[in-house]
Amino acid sequence: MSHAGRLLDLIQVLRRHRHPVTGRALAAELGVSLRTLYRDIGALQAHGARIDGEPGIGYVLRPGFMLPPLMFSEEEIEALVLGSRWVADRGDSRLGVAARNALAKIAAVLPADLRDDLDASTLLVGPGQPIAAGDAELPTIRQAIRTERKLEIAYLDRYAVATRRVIWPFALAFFDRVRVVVAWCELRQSFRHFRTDRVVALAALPVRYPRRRQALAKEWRKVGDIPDP
Amino acid sequence: MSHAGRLLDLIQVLRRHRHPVTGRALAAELGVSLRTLYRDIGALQAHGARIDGEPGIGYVLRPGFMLPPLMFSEEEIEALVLGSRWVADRGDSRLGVAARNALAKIAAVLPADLRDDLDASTLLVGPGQPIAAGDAELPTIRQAIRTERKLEIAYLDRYAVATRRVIWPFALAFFDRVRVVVAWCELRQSFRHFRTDRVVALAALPVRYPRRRQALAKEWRKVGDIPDP
DNA sequence: CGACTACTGCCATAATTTGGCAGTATAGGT
DNA sequence: ACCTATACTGCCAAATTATGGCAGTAGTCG
Repeated sequence: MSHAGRLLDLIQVLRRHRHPVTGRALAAELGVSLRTLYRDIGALQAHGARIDGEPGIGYVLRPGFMLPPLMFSEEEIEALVLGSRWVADRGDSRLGVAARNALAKIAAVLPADLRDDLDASTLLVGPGQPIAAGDAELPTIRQAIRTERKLEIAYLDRYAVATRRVIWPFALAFFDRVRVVVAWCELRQSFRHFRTDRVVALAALPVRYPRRRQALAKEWRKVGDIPDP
Repeated sequence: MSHAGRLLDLIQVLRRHRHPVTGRALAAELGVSLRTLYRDIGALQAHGARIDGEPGIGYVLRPGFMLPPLMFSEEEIEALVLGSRWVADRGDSRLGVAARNALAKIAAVLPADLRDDLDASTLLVGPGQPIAAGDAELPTIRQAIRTERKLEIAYLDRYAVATRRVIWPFALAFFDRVRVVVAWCELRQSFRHFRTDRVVALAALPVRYPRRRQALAKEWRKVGDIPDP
């Protein structure tokens, strides 16, 4: 059995077993070594498969691995398509790909007649002003937000004055022309907004910031207007 | 990209393209040679994937093939949420409700941890300029587009000159401040764009227009720039 | 504590994949 | 009838890569 198809087989094997299966059993069933099995499990997880592995127990395919059939009204489909088109047009490119992928996955579980509505949707997003750069950093920033990690950035303010600071990013806002990171700034000890196209360098620190993202967001909404950095 | 995951990627790429894709395009997207792509397609087919390949045309994934992983990634969920937020903010109110409902339905089938991502998503849509009115007519217009019905409208052009005409609406564009119906105008016998806030009255006629919506849209894209009504 | 199991790093070896080329077949357009 | 675009196959040398074994860590269960 070649490596290629083995992953697909592994999924099927996991599906068959409702109860935890040990890695050793899986390895035997697939005819590979235990070491290789661990690698395969890792590969699947990296591709979005939701597999639980517990020491002393074994592996189980978590429920929710597959999308059940979904039903939407025509209007809801149009809303999803329009939203995804906007993201594809105005978000950064990674997010745009994600939007298209999400739509494709939804299409895969839609009844045939609704699937046609997806293509047929004639709601268009008007052409936007070109978006200021900063595309490369955005995935890193989003990742930092998701994992509540500190970011160290080199930043140019509106007068082109350079500063270097550590921030706690917790939100990302998409305006018509610019994108802005909302974060707590350790340098200024307050909430600040950073235009991503003025971030000239950034590094994700392996340090989690000490407060919950949601708490920061909530407090930020209360504070109101924020001075520029 | 290693061979292993590439097959899973290939499935997702195929899912994304609903129309035939050439092998060359797929190979480019995956970053492998054409020769290798043919081998990969073969490997997938050997594992039960139903992929149609026609000489001179390209490949299409036949629907009904639910090979995993078919679950949203965090990024895809963020994209869906961001898109829906934009629709809720900039679309008309009916569409906004539809966007929220669609999201709720998606949330209902998500495993618990992913559902949290949905609520916690911290991608924000910047506040937009207030959108010119015309909210009340939009659902009617969308309905007419979906069912390919003629519309009779009373319209004010940019010099406030009133006209009354019958149009064949087939698309709706959302710009930053205005919304525009794209239609064939029986009065002018050509494609026109109508700002919805300048439509002062409209009535859906019980008559289907004689051409397919998709055909109109295709031709319209070819024509290029359209004069205002 | 001990048994069992998930997981990771390292490394030499072996296997597999890869890409290029040359050639065939089929569909659609002119 | 011809041309282009595409799907598809065989072959082969080169090299990427997967593999398995071992050693070690960490978590769960009893």
